[in-house]
Amino acid sequence: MSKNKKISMSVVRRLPRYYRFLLELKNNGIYRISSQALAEKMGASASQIRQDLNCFGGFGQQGYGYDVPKLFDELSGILGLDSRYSAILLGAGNLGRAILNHVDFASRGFELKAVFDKNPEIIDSTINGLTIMNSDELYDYCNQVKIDAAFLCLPKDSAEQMADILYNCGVRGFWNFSHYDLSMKYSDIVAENVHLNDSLMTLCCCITENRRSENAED
Amino acid sequence: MSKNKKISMSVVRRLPRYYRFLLELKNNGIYRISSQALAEKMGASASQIRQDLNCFGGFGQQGYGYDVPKLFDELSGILGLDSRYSAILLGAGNLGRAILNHVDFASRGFELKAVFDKNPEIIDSTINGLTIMNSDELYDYCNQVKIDAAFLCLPKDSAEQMADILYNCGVRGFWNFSHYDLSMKYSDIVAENVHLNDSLMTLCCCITENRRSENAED
DNA sequence: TAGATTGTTAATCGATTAACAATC
DNA sequence: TAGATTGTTAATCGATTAACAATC
Repeated sequence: MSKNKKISMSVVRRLPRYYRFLLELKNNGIYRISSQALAEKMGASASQIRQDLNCFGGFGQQGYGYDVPKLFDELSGILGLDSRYSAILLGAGNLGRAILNHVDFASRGFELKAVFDKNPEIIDSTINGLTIMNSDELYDYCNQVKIDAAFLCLPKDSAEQMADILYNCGVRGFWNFSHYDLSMKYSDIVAENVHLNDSLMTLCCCITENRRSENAED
Repeated sequence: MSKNKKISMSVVRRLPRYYRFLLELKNNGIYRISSQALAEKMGASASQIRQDLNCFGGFGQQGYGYDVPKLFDELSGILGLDSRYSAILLGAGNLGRAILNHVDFASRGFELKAVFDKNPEIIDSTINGLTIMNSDELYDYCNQVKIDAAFLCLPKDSAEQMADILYNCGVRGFWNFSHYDLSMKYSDIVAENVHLNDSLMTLCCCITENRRSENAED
């Protein structure tokens, strides 16, 4: 079904947004859309949309446009959202809890199997139907249950320790909220990094630049 | 001090990482580094590092390298981390609370002035030393206090409503965790988007692609 | 058939890497 | 001075946009 060209990361990063817009169209009962119309809706170029969607094969029809439900399904398949990758979350602090409550794992292709923390005060307590396990049990657990992905919601040093255990147990997918650089040490993994502090710095940088250029105009 | 070329977003996104590595070097008492050595440490190319740092003027010295503390200070200045931009947080749910507890605003150039929510059960309760205010008071508040940035930790629909109020009150900086697309409507703002659900989808996509290419090899 | 719109190729733009003269 | 390493220009690579033939 899908072409065998490898998809560039620039394209991959745009896919979730396409997915969201197509879901909305579908929910609004719109069954057909042209690259031009979608481009206007999304603030992108029609050319880019056609290029992007063509990475996976010709889903459109000349003179007609794209079939929304069909395109949506294809996109789900490409993203792999119908998967049930087994996942564990490490670090049930503020961030971990927020992720746990805020993110819909199942609709993004993941099944959360367990939560680990090293804080004795919260070990054995329940969160979202899962009992928080002791981090010391991580190695044994991962050798029993095949885990596809780990969500690292812990500080840099702990992340480093835990990553080593996880990698040795065969875990190759990481959603990494720490500043520990997984890809520097492990080359055959997939790591998606979310650096909140960096993101806020970027905002600060942009605001600052904005101010400076405004002042320069005066 | 800084050159007046506008810095490309690709460069801006790398700055926080430079900042982190330089801080670490500084804390380890290393006062001098060459682009080559830094490149190895960071997994980048020496050429890129020299290009990036040169956007802001020549901080290095031929035959010597870069002075770490000096470069660190320059970078802080460029990022604007010495600013005290006034900020408010909207939405004190799980995500908002995690941000509140997990992110160090002050060291990223922001001063958190207030927190708003519309849930009567938590209004007037205290969080991190700030009393949660009623969202209905947002307009009045922002007309009294000049706010530089808003952190939107609320669902899409609420984000849309609140953004309108904020924009009308002159707020131009946004750290946006919702799926509401601020930049589509407002063009003279600075918006830094963090889409956790999209990020997880990207991970799912990469894992899926990985599997497929592994299977294809067999 | 004529109009619309894709798939795809070619042209442009921007970002990264390589090379090297300048200079500490 | 000689060696090292930057700042900067040139070459390459990749991503985006434009154009248009194919075709529904």
